[in-house]
Amino acid sequence: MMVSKAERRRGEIVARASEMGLASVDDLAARFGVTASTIRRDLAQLSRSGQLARTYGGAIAPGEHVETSLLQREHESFDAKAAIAGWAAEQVRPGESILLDAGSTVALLARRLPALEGLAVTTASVPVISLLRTRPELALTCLGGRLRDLSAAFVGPLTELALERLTFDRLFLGTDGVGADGSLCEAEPDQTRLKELMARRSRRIYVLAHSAKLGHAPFHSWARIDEPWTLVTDDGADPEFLDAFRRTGRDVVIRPVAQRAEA
Amino acid sequence: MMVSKAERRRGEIVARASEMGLASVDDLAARFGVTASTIRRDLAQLSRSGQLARTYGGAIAPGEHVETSLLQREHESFDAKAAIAGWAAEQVRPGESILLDAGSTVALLARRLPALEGLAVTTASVPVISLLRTRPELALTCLGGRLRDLSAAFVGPLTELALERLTFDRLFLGTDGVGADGSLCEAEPDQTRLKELMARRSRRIYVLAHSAKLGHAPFHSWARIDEPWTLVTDDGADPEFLDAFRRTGRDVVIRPVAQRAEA
DNA sequence: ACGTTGACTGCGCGTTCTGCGCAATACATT
DNA sequence: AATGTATTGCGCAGAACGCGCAGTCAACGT
Repeated sequence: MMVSKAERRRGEIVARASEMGLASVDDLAARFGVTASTIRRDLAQLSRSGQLARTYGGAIAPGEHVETSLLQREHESFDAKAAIAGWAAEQVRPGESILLDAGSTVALLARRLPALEGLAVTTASVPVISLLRTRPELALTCLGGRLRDLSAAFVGPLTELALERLTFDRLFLGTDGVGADGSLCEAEPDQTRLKELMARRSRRIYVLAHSAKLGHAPFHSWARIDEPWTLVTDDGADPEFLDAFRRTGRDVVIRPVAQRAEA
Repeated sequence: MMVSKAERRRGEIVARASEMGLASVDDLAARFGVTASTIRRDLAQLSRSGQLARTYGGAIAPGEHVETSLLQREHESFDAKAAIAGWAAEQVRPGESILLDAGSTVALLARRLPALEGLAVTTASVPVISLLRTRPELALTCLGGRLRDLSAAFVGPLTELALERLTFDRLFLGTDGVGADGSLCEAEPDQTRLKELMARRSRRIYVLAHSAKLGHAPFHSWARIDEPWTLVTDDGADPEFLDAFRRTGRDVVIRPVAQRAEA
């Protein structure tokens, strides 16, 4: 397996940038004996693959969550998600034990989680762990499991095994789609199974889903949660959907979106 | 104490940038109803105070301090650790299932792990998870547990619960100190218990400890591993210690340190 | 009440950096 | 040796940048 000169250079650029935190285009150009154009092309490629973040005149090592959020284009409906996450964060009380599912909206909730006395947080989401690991005031627990890289969360028998040893005051679920009948759409059966199990172990259940997810079914696995749960969404929600959904007897919380995002 | 409009805006910029990872100048300008110049000035100030990192056309959240401190720890005796980790990485074969402990040397091994067919990696270390989560060719499993923030790894009953459901071809342990009698020094009993359990679930066991750790006892909890294991260290190891250690019947692998260690 | 002061903002300027197309070159394969 | 692909250097138009200047706003002291 041959590595081209360019690949080796890119590797060294990454190493250099992560080591000293910053690398300038001109420095790198001089160091490797190539023109700035070549370095810029390298930086563009490395930035596309998330290994580096581009700056004006150079590059820096990205923060942990930058890679994911930058790469996955999860800025979509950011305002709606932030509004929903904000409301969810307000529900948590000191001393509680809460369970955080995977997903970008729930990750936002994790970030906005207030510093409460004796709060215990459990999750199977890697981004949530990265986000909360530096918060000394809360007790962080990870359900283990096999990594499902698409959702950056752990699933499988090990996850369920851990879950069966715990219960929670509040559960915050993410989802890929909500049906008008109150079912949750997921990419794989593993996830639906896990969500149902999580629900059984929790006293209060919230599903965080911005309005674009309501009535949306991108996949074909469905979780049915018979325990009462509250849908938290934004004010862009379709009234017809909400009518139908409310007839299932479940609560709905609607948060106004702060600003208009798109032009 | 009145906060000026500008200060509030800068605060929101920081919140926005850290939450979505990235914020563009034009977006921010439109959102706050000011010109790009003003946003640029804000960004310049926030970047000067270290709250933000400037990019071309916007700003991103800065790299985590935790990351740097971890890197600094990795820089101590870096060459020795790298040599040890390099040898350890060569031991792994395709199709194997390996278990990685916490610690900076083992994290280095994770970084250097070759791309092998069908490799399964299990760990309870957060840095290792962060390092390996983007490697699609390997199956990553996390033992859950309660986060022990000092070592950035999971410990406790949940960890042991998961461990009891798994076995491994190779186990790579880190440690805070190695006794001449072959015991391992750790900060807390939780960790010694976990290491002993890991050892019982693994066919081949390696302890990665650079020479400064040999005969060193910074704490007062000791793990006793009766299964045969191999000590991997560097050529700065004290001959007397090695003689005594070898008399316990255990193997030793000594790696030459590539470069002069410290100036 | 009024003028002063300081902070903040918008605008225009020249400069720097960037992205892209094109042609030349280096490298690997046949 | 020939061929095809990847990589590179260069030039140019456009975007983003920092900076200085002038106008605006609010707070403060006299």
